[in-house]
This record gives sequence, C-alpha cells and structure tokens, in this order.
Amino acid sequence: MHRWSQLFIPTLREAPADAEVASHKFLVRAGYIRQVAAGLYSYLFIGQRSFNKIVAIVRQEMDTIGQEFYLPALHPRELWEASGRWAVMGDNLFRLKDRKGAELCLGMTEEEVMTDIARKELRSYKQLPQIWYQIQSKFRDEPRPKSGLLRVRQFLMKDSYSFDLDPAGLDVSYQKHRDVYRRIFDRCGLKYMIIEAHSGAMGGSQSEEFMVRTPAGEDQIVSCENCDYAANLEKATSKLAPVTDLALEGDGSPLEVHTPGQKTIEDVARYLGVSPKNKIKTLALMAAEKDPKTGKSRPRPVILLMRGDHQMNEAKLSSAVEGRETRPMEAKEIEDLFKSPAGFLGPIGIDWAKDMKDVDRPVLFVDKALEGRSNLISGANREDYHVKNITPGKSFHPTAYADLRSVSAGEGCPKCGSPLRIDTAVEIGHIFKLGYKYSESMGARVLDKNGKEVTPIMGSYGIGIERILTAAVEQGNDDNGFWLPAAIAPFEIVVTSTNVRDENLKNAAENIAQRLESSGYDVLLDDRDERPGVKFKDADLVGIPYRVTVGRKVTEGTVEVVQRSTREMTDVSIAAITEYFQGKLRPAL
RNA sequence: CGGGGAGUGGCUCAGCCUGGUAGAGCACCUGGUUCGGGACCAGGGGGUCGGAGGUUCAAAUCCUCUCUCCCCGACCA
Repeated sequence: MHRWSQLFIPTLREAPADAEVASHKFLVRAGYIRQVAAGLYSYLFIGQRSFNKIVAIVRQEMDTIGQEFYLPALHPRELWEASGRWAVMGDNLFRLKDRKGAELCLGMTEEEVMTDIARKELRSYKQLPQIWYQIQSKFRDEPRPKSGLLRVRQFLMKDSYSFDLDPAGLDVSYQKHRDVYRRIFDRCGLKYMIIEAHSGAMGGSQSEEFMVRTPAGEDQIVSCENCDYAANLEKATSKLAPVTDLALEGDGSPLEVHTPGQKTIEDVARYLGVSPKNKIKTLALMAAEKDPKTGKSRPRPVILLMRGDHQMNEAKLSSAVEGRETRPMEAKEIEDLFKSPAGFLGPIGIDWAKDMKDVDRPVLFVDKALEGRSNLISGANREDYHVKNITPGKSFHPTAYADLRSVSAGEGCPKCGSPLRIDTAVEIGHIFKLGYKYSESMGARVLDKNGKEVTPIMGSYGIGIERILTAAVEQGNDDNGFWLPAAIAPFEIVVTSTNVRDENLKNAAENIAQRLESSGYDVLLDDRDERPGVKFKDADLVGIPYRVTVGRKVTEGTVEVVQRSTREMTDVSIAAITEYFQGKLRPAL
C-alpha cells in the first residue's frame, strides 16, 4: 500500500519560472521530474512509475514481434566510422576519449551496434528475418534543449531494427511495426495520427511518423479535413488552384520592362499590376560540392525558382540537392553569377547545368508549380529591370524540376482536393525503411538459397518514451493540473481521506484503499494530516485519473468518486466500490 | 552559432535606474486554534545577492570578463 505521507512527491504551488509549455510546468509541479541541467532531468518517484508503465506496455507489445537486447550506450569510434556517421553527425554526437586516448561516443541510436552484431552473426537467409529491439538511454548534444522533456539531451528510446532478405520482407517487418505501434499508442491512451515523413538525407524509402497534435510540438503536419491524407510539412504536397497565365506581349520574346527600385515580389507585382502568382521568385544558394579531382569541398551555385507567392521548404531543398549543405549566396557571389544585384535576378541568359553531374555549371531547380506555366515575369539580371514573356523550358532550360515549396493551409489535398490544415505536433514514434545503408557500409552479408552473397535490407523504428508522457500531459490538462490515461498514470486511483484525525474516516479510507488494492488496482492513499483543500489540490495536480474522497458521507455508507478529466462526481456505496471501478478501469472485453 | 531575457533563502519575486546594515509571499521548524478546495495567530531557522576582477570610504546596485538557465532563430534519420 502506497501511503502519501510516507512518499516523496514534492508538489509545487507555482511552476518554475523557466517552464513554458504545459507539460513542463505540470511535470515539475507534480513532482514527476526535476531539472539537473539544460536538457537533463531526474525522474522522481511518481515520474519513474509512469515511465515504468509506459515501458512495460512498449515491451509487452514489442515482444510480440521482436526480441529485446540491451546494448551499450558507449560506442567505439570505429563503428561510427564504418557507417560514416562519425563524420556526418557533427556536434550532435557526444564524443569522448577513454584513458588510453581511444575515442568513443554516446549512442544517439544503435544502427551501428545492431548492424555490427548482424554482420558478425548472421550467415544464412534461414536466419532471416530478425527484429531486434532495445530500450536504452540515448544521447544527443542538442543545440537547444527545450520545453521540458520534449527536447532533451538524454532520453529513453525504444529502438528496433529489422533485417530481411529482400524488400518484400522489409515490407512485412515494417507493417508489423506499424501495427504494434498502433497498439502501443492506443494502449497509452493517446490521440495520434500517422503521417508520411521526410526520409531525410540518410536515404531510405518509406517513412512514417506517429504524431500527437499539440501547440507545444515542434513539427508541422499537414492533414486533410476530409480524407486520411496526412504528411509532415517537409514532405506534404498539395493541389494548387489553377492560375491564369498572362497574355504574350510584343513578339513573344523576352521583354524587358523598367522597374526602378522595385525589388520584392510584392513591389514588382503591384508596380506591373499583376499577381505574385505570375511572378518568378529567384533564390540564390551555394551548395557544398566535392571537387571530383581534389576531393575538397567547394561551393557550387544552386538557383531555385519558385512561384512568387510560394515559400521554399528546407527539407525538400535538401532532398533536391541530395543532402549537400546549402547556404544563401553572398552579394558578391550573386554579382559574379548574375551580373546583377539581388532583387532583379532571373534565369535567363545563364548556361545552366544539364544535371547534377555537370559540376562546372550552376544548377537551376524549378519548382513543379512552375512547370507548364507560361509568360511569367522574372528579374532581368539587370538593375531596375524585370522581364516578361518567360516560359520555363522555352525561355530557359532548368537542370531539373523539383518539389521545393511548402504547402500552405487551405490548399487542396493531393488525394481528394479538400482543404488542407496545418498543425503543430509532437513526434512520438517513427518507422523507417532504412534500406541497405548500414548493412552495405558495414558489410553485413548472408547467403541466399542459391548460395549467393546478399546484403540484408534493414528497417529502423523508434519510440520516444518521454514524449509519450509529455504528449499525454499536453493532451489532458487544465488550470489545476493534468490527468493521464489510466494505463500510464503513476496510480490509477487516489483515495483521499478528508481528515485523518477522525478515526472513522481514517479507517474507512484505509479499508477502501486496501480493498481496491487487493482487487488489483494501483492505489495511492492520501493519508497526510493536511487540510482537505490541500489534498484535493494535490490530487488534481498529479495526473491520477480517479479520486475517491472518503469524507462526511461515510456515515451514510458512501464515498465520492471523481473522474479527474471530466470532474464528474459520483456517490458510490462503499460496499460496491471495487465493482464500480471494474466497470471504469477494467471494462469487460 | 545569431538575437532577446533572466540569475537575490527551497519556490515565485521585489530591491538595482539614483551605491549607505538584504526584503515580501509561499514553503520549512515550534506552540496554539482550525479542518470539504492550497487556513489563522504567535515565535523561529535559513541568503558568500551565479562566479572572478575592478571603481569607491562603502557594491545586490556602477564597470569589465566569465558561467549557467530560458525564449526566438539556425540546427534536429
């Protein structure tokens, strides 16, 4: 029996000054967590209890498809060199040296260690498929930890890895994870959505994220109000309303117009009396390109053309340039390429690269929204001049058309055309078809039926344990505190006796708590010698879904049951208390 | 890394501009009253004012450097 009077549950009347989001404020106030340093938290008794419940659910469900390992958090440099990530991860990877000077890092994920086991141990197709998982602390030297447990430097993650003989096998492993994740998040009582995700520069094909909508989130997700389309903003596309092109002017060749001092899209559009939708936006960037001879990095111009009213999306740009680092061009670089100051840039008069391998010429990517358009207006590459009658493919030849723009709310769903909405959300899980990246680079091989060496294909799948708790708190809170789904709450019921000095009440509360506990419920008995108000406030704060108030009605043989989320209050006879919760917390299946 | 803000008892904050014996509320300890929504009275303990250096007869307060934390951005399989 857990007695509040004996426990360490340091509740706070006020939120710490540096807490901003609800989950951060409440988890600290409720005594779940305490901050140690930026992005590092201690989990106290009731916090840890809640984490344990989440972990138990994750473990139980994962065991239905995979095998649990426990791998070290400390990894040798060699493994990360082998995968190439020692160089790629940059400052986000915690690095250190041991006494002998050997370099190590703290794992952000465990592809390397898992693949290392696979390459040493897996020999035959008969051993496939495999799904291995673990639940371990992960470390990331975040440039900016924030929002309490939402973005931290050390966190608990369930990560699993699948090894299959072929892509069809990977599809199966991926689908298994998708199903199990749904069960996990359903059991955790979260309202979530599954969205298409950006695969990132790390390669891989299909990728989906499990997202919980909340203003505290960091991701932007696009979803259809009508059908099931949902995608990360980094990936989302939309149907655009048709735009009426301008009429051809003059003899149809590019026609310069004087636009003194008109630099922004809006200025030019207004000055010429056209919509920004008929204007081309020219973005000038430099990408880091490896010189094929010297192997050294050198900047290469990458120019983007967008519809005047559209915004460029960084993730899509990253895909277009195949992961190369990019930065805005400096004024001098712009002058060198365009022979014109910024504000009047355009695609004409420049010899663009035919493809990415054509490294000596500048790259021109044109957003797909401009494909098929005609008689647009762009800068003339001459100060104070713009140019009309610009038609992509005719007036200039792009290196490639690419999806570069960010979707805006209200645009049409790519599936059904209904309006799209954009929300912020927290990512709680991610499933990802990795492909051959790690098995290839680290040299995992098995023999297939024909005795031929083949590289297993991998998937990786993560769940952020802290984020489940955080999302749950964000999803259920009010001015007084929060409530957790019973499955992940530190306790299911708090039994509050209004006055422990009254022997009758004290004994009744003790008795009820005892009975509930022996019926299998997780019960916290608030037996503190505090005024009722204090105990009610604390009960409201700490996230327990039900409160049983043992008070003045005891003489009539009843107690009050309060459901925290709805504040709904029910008088229940003491004799029938366990049955009451049978219906609430253990509904018949 | 760029921009902004903040470091004063355990917590929330005032005091700083205009230098002169460190404050309030909450929390904590003792005694008493109280007991269904964060009680009241009386008494009490607790602070090198983030750190270092400087100016000054005198620094929480002014100056310089530095550390830490928060927010926005950049960053983020």
